[in-house]
Amino acid sequence: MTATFEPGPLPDESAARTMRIGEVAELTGTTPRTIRYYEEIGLLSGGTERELGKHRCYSPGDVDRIKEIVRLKDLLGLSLEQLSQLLEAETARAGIRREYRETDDPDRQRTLLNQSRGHIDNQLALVRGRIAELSRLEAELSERAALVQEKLGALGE
Amino acid sequence: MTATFEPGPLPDESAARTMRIGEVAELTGTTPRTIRYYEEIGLLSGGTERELGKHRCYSPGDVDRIKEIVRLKDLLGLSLEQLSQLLEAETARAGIRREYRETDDPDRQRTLLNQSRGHIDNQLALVRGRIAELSRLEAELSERAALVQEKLGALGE
DNA sequence: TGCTAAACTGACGTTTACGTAAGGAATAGT
DNA sequence: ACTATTCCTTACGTAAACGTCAGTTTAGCA
Repeated sequence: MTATFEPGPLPDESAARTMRIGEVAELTGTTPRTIRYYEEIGLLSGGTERELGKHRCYSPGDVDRIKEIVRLKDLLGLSLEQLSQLLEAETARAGIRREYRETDDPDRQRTLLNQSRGHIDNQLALVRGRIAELSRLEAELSERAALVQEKLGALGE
Repeated sequence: MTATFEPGPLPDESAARTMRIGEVAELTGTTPRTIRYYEEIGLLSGGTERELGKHRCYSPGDVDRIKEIVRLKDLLGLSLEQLSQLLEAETARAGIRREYRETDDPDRQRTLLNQSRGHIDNQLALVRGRIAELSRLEAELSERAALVQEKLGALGE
């Protein structure tokens, strides 16, 4: 199972070693069922087009995407529907990157990059908002801890 | 908001105006059903002892507790079971506070205060851990944003 | 005391996010 | 070509966290 990167003619990141669902599940800490489910509800593109009944195959990029999904889900506690909203962003990214590489039109490139930035900014806003809320909570807890500590000091003299 | 340790019999805070479930639900942004459910699974004490069939009644402190539950649930994305673990802490606090006010034994007081601090520290650890994870995520997103921005700069110039 | 709004207790329904089992193909190794 | 995995689809099952009746009962008030 050597993951030898063949020195292909293209320095293309998409020289994707192709994996099957079981491997992807392990790499992402999920299960095949979960991955199929995510595809079912439109969170995953279903990989490349695939004739019904044939095995799904995934790229390392897909693995990253799934990892990101799990991470955002866990950290932000979003529902998968909210996530697919937010990741309409990421969903577009694969396509955007491909098109970005394949176009020479600077205007088009600019447009694509701006989209990308917008998506990232969305995520950033969410994450920062959450951090802010948690920081407020932390401050309150700290204060309470300090109060208790103070009383302990007064007691213990 | 937090009914802090007030050793003295202050008139207002201990004058626990008693509310019924509907009012509490509105104040906490929940529903009566939710409150009953929380009681059902042991997250809420069920208020004071109550003869079956009679109306539940709540104190402002109960309102605070429910608010805290909702907040922790939303911010940390914990299950109610995990919450009741964590809030075994808070659950104890009411009793602890009462006993704290009613005892004169400094040793006992110290013990109670230490318990309180332990509970708060538990919550703090959780919150801080979550903040750390989110901060890592924020850093990664920022970096990505910067990369895109850089490319935009190279293009636009 | 009588009335009405709000609460009470079951008990079944619902959504989300998968788990699990069944029966049949596809793919890799020999 | 044969075989053992791994995967496929379909479909029903499940746990958590409530929502939603339905049929009573309680509590505040006129």
